[in-house]
Amino acid sequence: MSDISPKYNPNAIEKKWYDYWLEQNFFHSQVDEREAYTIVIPPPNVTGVLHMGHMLNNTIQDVLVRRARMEGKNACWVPGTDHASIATEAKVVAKLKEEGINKKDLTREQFLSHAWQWKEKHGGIILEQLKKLGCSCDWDRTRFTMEDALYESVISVFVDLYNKGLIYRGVRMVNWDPKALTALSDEEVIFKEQKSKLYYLKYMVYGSEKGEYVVVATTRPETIMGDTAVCVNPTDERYAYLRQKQLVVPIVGRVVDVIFDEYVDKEFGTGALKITPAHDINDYNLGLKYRLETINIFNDDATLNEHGLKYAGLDRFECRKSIIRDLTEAGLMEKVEDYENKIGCSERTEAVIEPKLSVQWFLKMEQLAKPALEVVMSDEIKFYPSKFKNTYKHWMENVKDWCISRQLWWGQQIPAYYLPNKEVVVAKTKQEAYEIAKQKFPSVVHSIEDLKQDEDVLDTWFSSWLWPISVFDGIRYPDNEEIKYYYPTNDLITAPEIIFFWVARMIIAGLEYRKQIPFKSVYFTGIVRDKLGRKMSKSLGNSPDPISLIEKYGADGVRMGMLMASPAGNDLPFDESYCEQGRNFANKIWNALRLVKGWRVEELEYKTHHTDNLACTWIETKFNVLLSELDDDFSKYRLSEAIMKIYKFVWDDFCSWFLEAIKPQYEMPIAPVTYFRTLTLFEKIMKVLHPFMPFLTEEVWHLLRKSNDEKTIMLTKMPQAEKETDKSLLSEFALMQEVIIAVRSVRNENNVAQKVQLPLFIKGKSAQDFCNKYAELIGKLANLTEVTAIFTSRNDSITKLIGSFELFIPLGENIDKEEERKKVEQEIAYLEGFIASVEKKLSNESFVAKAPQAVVEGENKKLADAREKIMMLKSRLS
RNA sequence: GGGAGCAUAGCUCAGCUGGUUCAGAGCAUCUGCCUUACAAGCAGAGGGUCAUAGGUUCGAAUCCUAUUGUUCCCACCA
Repeated sequence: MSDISPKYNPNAIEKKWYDYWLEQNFFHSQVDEREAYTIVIPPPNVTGVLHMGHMLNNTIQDVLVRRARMEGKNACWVPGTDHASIATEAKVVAKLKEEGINKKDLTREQFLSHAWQWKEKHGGIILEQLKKLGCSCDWDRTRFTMEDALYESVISVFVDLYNKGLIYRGVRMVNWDPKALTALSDEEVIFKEQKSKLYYLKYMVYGSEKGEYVVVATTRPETIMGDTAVCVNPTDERYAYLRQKQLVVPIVGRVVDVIFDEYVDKEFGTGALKITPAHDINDYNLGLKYRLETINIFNDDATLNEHGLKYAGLDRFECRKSIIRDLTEAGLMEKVEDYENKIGCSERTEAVIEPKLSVQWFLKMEQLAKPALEVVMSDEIKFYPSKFKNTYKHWMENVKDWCISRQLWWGQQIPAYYLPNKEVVVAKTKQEAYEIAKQKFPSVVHSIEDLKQDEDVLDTWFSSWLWPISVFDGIRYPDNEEIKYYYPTNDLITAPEIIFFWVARMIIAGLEYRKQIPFKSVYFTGIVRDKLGRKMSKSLGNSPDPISLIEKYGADGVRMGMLMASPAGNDLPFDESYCEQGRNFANKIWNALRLVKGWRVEELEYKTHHTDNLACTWIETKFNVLLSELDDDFSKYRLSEAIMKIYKFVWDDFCSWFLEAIKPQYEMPIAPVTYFRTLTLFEKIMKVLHPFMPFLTEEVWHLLRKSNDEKTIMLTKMPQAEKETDKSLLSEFALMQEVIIAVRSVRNENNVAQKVQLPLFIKGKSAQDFCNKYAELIGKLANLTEVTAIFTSRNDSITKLIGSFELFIPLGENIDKEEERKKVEQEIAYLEGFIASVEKKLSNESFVAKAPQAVVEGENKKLADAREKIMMLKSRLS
């Protein structure tokens, strides 16, 4: 025992075992005859670092994978990273800028080579961090969304969908990120509440001699350069006079028509709306309807272009300031109001989105979405918690076409080739495209050089949506053994934020390319928040560094801490004290090991066999109950409940009751049979705990028995619950515990030290049997000289009522009789109140008539019990 | 503007198809204890009109309605 430290030191132990697991290749999975259990990791950004959300998410995955593995399944957890097109490109651009290199001065090839260098340098840090957390991923299978096989898969899917007529190219109003200089999908736009102003501008009536004007409210006065109409509601009397009239756009001087459309809300602003078809989606639609001219006033970086008149070259926000000044000076600004509205911002760069007309590639979603909605609504794919079905349904039913092109270089380049005659050919390779082009346009295409590939790349999610298939190469080789074996995967663990980005689209892709769902269950984790309820984020700087947490509390401690506080779908209000609790738990187990390993095992003639057997049988029964509860919790993905149950079992049942019950007296040995049963149970506990705390349990498991010929706990069999439990033993034991607690409590209340031995007398119907069985154990755990059944009350004692027993603890002169009397009287008063309420219930005729028999009987029993207790107490008083 | 969820002890949450698991758990708090596994500990104890108001019912934390507060999702009101 002396060679085991009293404090558990996780750091060295965790490294030792992780290296061992890797070296032994325990995480590796390959196709065999067992049932497969598969999880694909939500691939983190290749250049990202681990944050608290990853910790939670990956801990959950590891728990599920490790448990499945121990249940005898062929568990396969596929790790990998995502190329994260826009985020990574932004980082590379920033880094090049620091070095004085401008992206514009590089060729595509040069830029990509920088990007790959960056990836090689920073990529995969996050995977190394996952190893510190203990994740049992099959590292041999590590994938990257830009590696050749996956790149090819993406391209072939694009070509296929194009050929099916589901991908088209079109001019649309898209969300333009002027910082990243690319289009974004609707999902990548985040709306932020912002305090802004509503400007009321005067539009003079053209040719009016009286100086009539119309006031138009706008939040974006700088867009007047693109105004090509003013719109009012046709039923609006105020503006009826404008029919056949035209208005003059202030400053710009352009004369524009007035159009009349129901779209305009009469109540809002002045009821007159300026129409800028190039820079607002609604205006664009009105523009189409009324065939208005579309004037684009912005460059790609949202500075004003040649249509910006004297403001050309200014940034849009600078321009706004100038134009407000000029309007005010010209007397064309009627008033300015404070206004709150929501502004779309880029998820990645946070730049304010500019609606922009451009040519983009789109995927038609409506037809693809239908079956994907169906499998979730019918619970073929189960969502935990199920409330996310609603969210999913709503999105799927209103799904819009997906803008899949991005004006970036880091990503899969769109396999579309333009011919000199502006025709486009889509094919997997340039060569193939050339062949097709030659066929279709023999007069136009003379050499392969005549083909020019689209400059754009595909949205990152256009590769992530294939992830569960492409990691097994199921796109390129749909009939390969691995995809057939590992797909569909079992559980997907992810954040609700990406339900549309990723979850929905994977389901679509799965059904389209495998005719099968990609996973059976989706577990949505919550958001990790700080104490103040704020989301943990880099920009707020409120996120602890996960690796230092691991160093401080051990990976096991951190894992425990995160799981205890986070039911599926609930946010996790993170606090380091959770990790502390986890660490303390690890230490508790460690010390239980020290205790057990310190015992001398020897067969001796001594009287504790009966008690030992009782305690062992009890804890084994309790453990069996725990096992079936865990099965239930896991089937519902209630991991925090499961870990809490193990925690309580270990701390209270195993350590506080069981080990104390069988602990030999000082310097005394323990019987071999008891020792054996203890070690066996201890091992089983380590097994059920292993998925949660892999390192500690491996270490303890190895130390428990020297002659263990198995190599690792992680490949042992998970203990199975037996169907039968001896319920009467459990309730009897619980009664015994109450007796012990009562004695301890009497000590506490009367300041009698634990060391002082006391006698205990028990009066009651079956007191004699009870004492025969439990006297020794009670004596040991409550430090008593004797535990004896009696038939007449004693008046030299403190008394307690436990179940149908009356306990007498003689404290000699220590008894404060007045105090005792008061307590008894209080209890009588309480019981009398209780009896009154039950009697009232029972005298209610409709209760007796309508309530089920069992409930009425229960009430009657309560009444009888309470009356009996009062009798006892009253006899005490006298 | 539309929709969904939540509201139970100081904190984080259980509480399934209304009734013996019915008011619970962990943490925190308080009171004793450095007792030879563990002070990262041991023993004991105190905390709640189950958001508010109605309703259904013999009976409501649980079902219904409204209100308030709160979180999230969706949506093109300038």
